[in-house]
Amino acid sequence: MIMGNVSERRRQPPQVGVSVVILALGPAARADDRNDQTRGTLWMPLVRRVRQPFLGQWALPGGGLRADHSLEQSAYAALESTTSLHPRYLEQLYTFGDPSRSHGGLPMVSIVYWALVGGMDENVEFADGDNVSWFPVDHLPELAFDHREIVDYAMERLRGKIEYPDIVARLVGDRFTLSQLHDVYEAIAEEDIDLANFRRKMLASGLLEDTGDKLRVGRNRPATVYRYKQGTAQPTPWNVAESRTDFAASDIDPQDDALSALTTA
Amino acid sequence: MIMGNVSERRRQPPQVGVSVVILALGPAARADDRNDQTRGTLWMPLVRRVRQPFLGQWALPGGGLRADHSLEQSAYAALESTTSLHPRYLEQLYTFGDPSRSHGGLPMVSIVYWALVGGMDENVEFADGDNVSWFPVDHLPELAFDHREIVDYAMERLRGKIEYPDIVARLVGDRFTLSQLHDVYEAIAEEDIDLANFRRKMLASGLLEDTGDKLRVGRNRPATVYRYKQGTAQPTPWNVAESRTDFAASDIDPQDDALSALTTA
DNA sequence: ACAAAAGTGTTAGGGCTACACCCATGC
DNA sequence: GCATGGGTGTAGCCCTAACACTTTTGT
Repeated sequence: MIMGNVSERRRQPPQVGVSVVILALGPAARADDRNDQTRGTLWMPLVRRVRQPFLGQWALPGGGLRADHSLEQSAYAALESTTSLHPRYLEQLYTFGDPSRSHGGLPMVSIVYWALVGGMDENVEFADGDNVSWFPVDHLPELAFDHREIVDYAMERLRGKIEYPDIVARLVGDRFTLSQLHDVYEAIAEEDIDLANFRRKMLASGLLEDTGDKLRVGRNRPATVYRYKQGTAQPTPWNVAESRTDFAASDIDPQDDALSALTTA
Repeated sequence: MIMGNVSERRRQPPQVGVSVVILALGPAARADDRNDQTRGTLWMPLVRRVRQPFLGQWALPGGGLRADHSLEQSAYAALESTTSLHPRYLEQLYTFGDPSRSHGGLPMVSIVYWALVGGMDENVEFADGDNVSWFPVDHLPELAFDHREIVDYAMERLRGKIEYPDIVARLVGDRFTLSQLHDVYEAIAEEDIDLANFRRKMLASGLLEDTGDKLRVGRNRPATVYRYKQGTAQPTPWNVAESRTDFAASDIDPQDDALSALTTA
């Protein structure tokens, strides 16, 4: 721990950390929410702070940055420490470093990542752990530091990226009906999307593949189950982090990538 | 959030720095380029390294990060140290932090910014300073570290953002003809754009304003001079994230903008 | 038969592209 | 007049929104 008075602290090189905004598609908001729509919503896990400042408040999962780890690896480690789910997508979001955000603590630079994990259709429990709890993104508690702004920014980015099909592919399961996919889009966009047109657009994109299976949800007509075609994920500059074909970590050393080994599980 | 094990050497926190990719619209590439097109190109300044590693090679302008400065302020300082031009746009690009990129030096995290400065139509000289020189982006020398990939990434992002009109507004001068604006778009996109359609699209966007003036370039029909309407610059997600504290806010509000006051010189 | 969700057809409009065409100016 | 760049018109294409419609299932 670095000690010293305030002016000494200000001259210190800033501490560097990684935080992660983790998103998963889940059921519609809780029962105590009088909103009766059936549309699914996005959920995210938060951790309760166990020290000052902001002791007891909820915050984004995060951790320190080890000099011998890539940024992605550090982000992955932070993710793993809060949830057992494996990320389908991991991308650098933004780096925050204003002096004001440390609120009297040490000056801090946070490299924020953005992760998508599998959701409800795999009946994975959103297990609330020791100091971890899941919240619907539209009903978050008060957050520590400037984490609220960070979350808002992450959601903006997600909506901006909805057009990239591989992003959505990470939120849904491997196999899904068009209605389910449609629900995901609506959950992200937070607006109604014509199902008929959506269906055509998706099928016309040539990215989907009929699995041959059918899925009957209620007592209604069964829906055909699709999957994304292999190799669909185009390496946009963004999914760099995952695709490994891109420059972020890639060009430098695609070989020793612990992440990809872990995520293929 | 920071929990490094200080005793272990490899776990020491990395050094944090800021680098800047500075772009300006300039004349077509040099005479020794047998490419005879008249289309303007983008230029950027590089600094020659005066210490190891990569001593003598060209590198992106950069500097350390002071704990009492915002990231933008640090980027701005790095920019100022290499060129007297003032940025019309400054945006965070990406943060690089892989252990391998230091090439034997200290572990280094670089927060890279992206700056656009005014160009040729203001007959600003691309003054080559002591250890500073301007290069066309498509004819860069060998760069130190992984800076080449950083530049490539910056160019990708620029092309991806060409649709945001305020980005282009920062590259052209305050006043311009549609042909000049068209040239900028072609320089960025590196492909031909139908001038007739471009004109209509621009005018239809409602972002341009007729200044009433005309400009005659050769002996031809004079072209009407436009400017971007005030308040056109929509807060992209990026400078939103920034706008809370720092001078980047001035980027958004052209009114009390110290920068624009300086650039009109 | 009926309800509910899956899935199809159809039409109108907007935007974009390609390219033909007119306008103003200096020589 | 004629060359040159400024500026306009227009027809076709494709994509999309809107919404009516048919199909398949369980009850």
